[in-house]
Amino acid sequence: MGVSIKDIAKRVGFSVTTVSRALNDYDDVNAETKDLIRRTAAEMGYVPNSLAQRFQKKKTDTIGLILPTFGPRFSDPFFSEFLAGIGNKAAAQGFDLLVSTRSPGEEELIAYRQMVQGRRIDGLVIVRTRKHDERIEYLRSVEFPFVAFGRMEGEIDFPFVDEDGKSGMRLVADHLIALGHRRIACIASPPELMFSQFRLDGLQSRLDELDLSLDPGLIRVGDLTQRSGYEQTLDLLDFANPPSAIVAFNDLMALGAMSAAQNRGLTVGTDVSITGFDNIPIAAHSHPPLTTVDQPIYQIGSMVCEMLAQKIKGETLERSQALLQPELIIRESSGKASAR
Amino acid sequence: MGVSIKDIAKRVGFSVTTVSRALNDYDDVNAETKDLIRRTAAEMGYVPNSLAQRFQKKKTDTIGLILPTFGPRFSDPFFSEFLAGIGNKAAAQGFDLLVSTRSPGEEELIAYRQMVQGRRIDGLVIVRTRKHDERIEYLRSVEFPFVAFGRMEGEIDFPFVDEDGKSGMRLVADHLIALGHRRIACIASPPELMFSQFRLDGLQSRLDELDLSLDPGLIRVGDLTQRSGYEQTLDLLDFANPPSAIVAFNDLMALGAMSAAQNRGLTVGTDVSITGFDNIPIAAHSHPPLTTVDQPIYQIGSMVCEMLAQKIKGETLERSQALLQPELIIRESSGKASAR
DNA sequence: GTTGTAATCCAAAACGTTTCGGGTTATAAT
DNA sequence: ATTATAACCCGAAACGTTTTGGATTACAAC
Repeated sequence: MGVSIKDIAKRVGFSVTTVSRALNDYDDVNAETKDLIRRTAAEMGYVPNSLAQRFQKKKTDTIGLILPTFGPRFSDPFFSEFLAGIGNKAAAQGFDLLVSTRSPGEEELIAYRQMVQGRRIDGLVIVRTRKHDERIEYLRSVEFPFVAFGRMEGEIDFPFVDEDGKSGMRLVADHLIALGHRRIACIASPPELMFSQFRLDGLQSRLDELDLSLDPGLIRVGDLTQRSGYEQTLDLLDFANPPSAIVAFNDLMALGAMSAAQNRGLTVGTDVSITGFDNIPIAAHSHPPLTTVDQPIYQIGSMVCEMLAQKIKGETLERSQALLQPELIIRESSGKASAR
Repeated sequence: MGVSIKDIAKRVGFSVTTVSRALNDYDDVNAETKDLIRRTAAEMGYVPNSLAQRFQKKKTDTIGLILPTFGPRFSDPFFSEFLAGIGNKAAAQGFDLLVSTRSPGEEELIAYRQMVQGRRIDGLVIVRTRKHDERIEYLRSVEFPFVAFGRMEGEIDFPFVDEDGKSGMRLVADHLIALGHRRIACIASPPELMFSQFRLDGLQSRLDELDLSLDPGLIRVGDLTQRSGYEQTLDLLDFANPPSAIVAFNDLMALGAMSAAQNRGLTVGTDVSITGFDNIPIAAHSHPPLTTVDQPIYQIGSMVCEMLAQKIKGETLERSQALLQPELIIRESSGKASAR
């Protein structure tokens, strides 16, 4: 059915070798011949069979991405933006993007193994590094190229892009303190995620420095969904002595927190201040607009993909570990502490 | 590096043919031999080279999905949930998922062609059918298997899953009218999208039936983002005689509309009613919770993928066109019309 | 002793491409 | 007239798997 190189060879009267070399722009082919072959190929509607090419070259020109999902109703704007960043860069670099969705655990590692050992991809993107990250252990053990969004602590050395969550949270702490807040709660993210550590550390260290240590009772843990932000906030507001500010570890939870506060009749930004982290597009158009730490997710996806492409091509990375400095976006969800 | 079938053959002293047939569970291989071969394969850590397999079988066991993105900051919870639905089902059926992101237009069709003609995939998922849909025309012209999320009008026949947007909007209309609303505005979606047509038709037809025809000046068009919902709503509220209810064609725009109304000092649900469409998870936890039409996006993704898998395997679809009936989720963003 | 049949096995081809290791011819240099 | 060089071309192998079309053996039935 499809036109093959052999068909072209027959038509133009040259060998398949020459046709192949012409199409791949080798310089040991006469210019006229090259022209003829290319024209003929175009005429005949030739498209290389990538299956055959990949098999021959032992390269898939494909990178993999396995999104960690919690539960079936997975709906995180964070990931769709990250995906777009990777996807567009991958396309620009001539790579396909193979995507899988798995919840962390046994199954997840199987998916990694399938992709890697089945030689389906040339490299992998890892998102949301974890404290004890089997994925990274595995990939390192088989020496498979990968780049992570997120760091790990300690000596383990691998290429990554990350944002400095500690600094980010210190900015948040400073901001809230400057507004007069003293009783500050936080809705943290699951502690096994590396970024949770950094963000918590940032918040705590800054408060400690100012002798305002974080009340352990005011540290809640959510699962990064809006729902959990909502529920944790209701809990926090039920305290006899509720916090005047709530620091959520991502925007989705912050949005949930705002709804909860509003449903309790509070005005966000005056009665209670709420901050997020990520600066997803929705944050700018919430009511009130959300004070948050910007994380250039699209750009990070793009960087990760570019680094991975370089690794795959065997180029040495000029900079294999990028730590971006965060920026605090002050909007209206945070305001002066009220004397309630 | 990798263990091949040839290595196993050498080790066990059988031919590659027999090894291949043993591993593929053919019944013309002695049970003991089969056992031996399989044990040896496992011992040696054999994993079939999928590149070679695919090349040989002329099948990729991969389905493609090209997400239409508008602009780089693409962040739509709708798509991440749809992706999860497809991804999980694909994995269950043994298919890989190849994802690309392109904005509609010239480039987009090139991406389709690359996937199809480069034989990178066995089938395609199409999202958000359009009035004049080149993608579908192309795929039909080359007889490539695909299943769409969304219908088209007229005689064109292809497999799809869709929700009955017309009925959905009629439910919304009924609901608002029952609440006493007479001056109803809408923030529609781009008219080239098929679902825009159905939804607008539903709204208009129901209002017409009740002699409450939709004022053309109250029909705005957004681009499905929160931002556009926000902006269109500000415009609408500036009218001398503003609407008492605003029907947004998706949840994201509805959320933007709520922010706009709130920033104008209005209470959503009493001063002005706002409805959405999709029922993305965020909608349940917004403030106030959003009245919307439920669309089981995850399940639709799953169905689409399953149908496509059947098509690829050459099975005949028992039902190749599914039109789901919508359900109205009444929450607090809609309430009695006030006499402002 | 022939024939039939079932149970095992295998050599070789095939898939479409790239690449290796040349070969041939024409022209320039000696 | 020989040799060197450059320009152009090609046959055949290779990649790892599946499949085609038998081959061989053992045993039962006649």
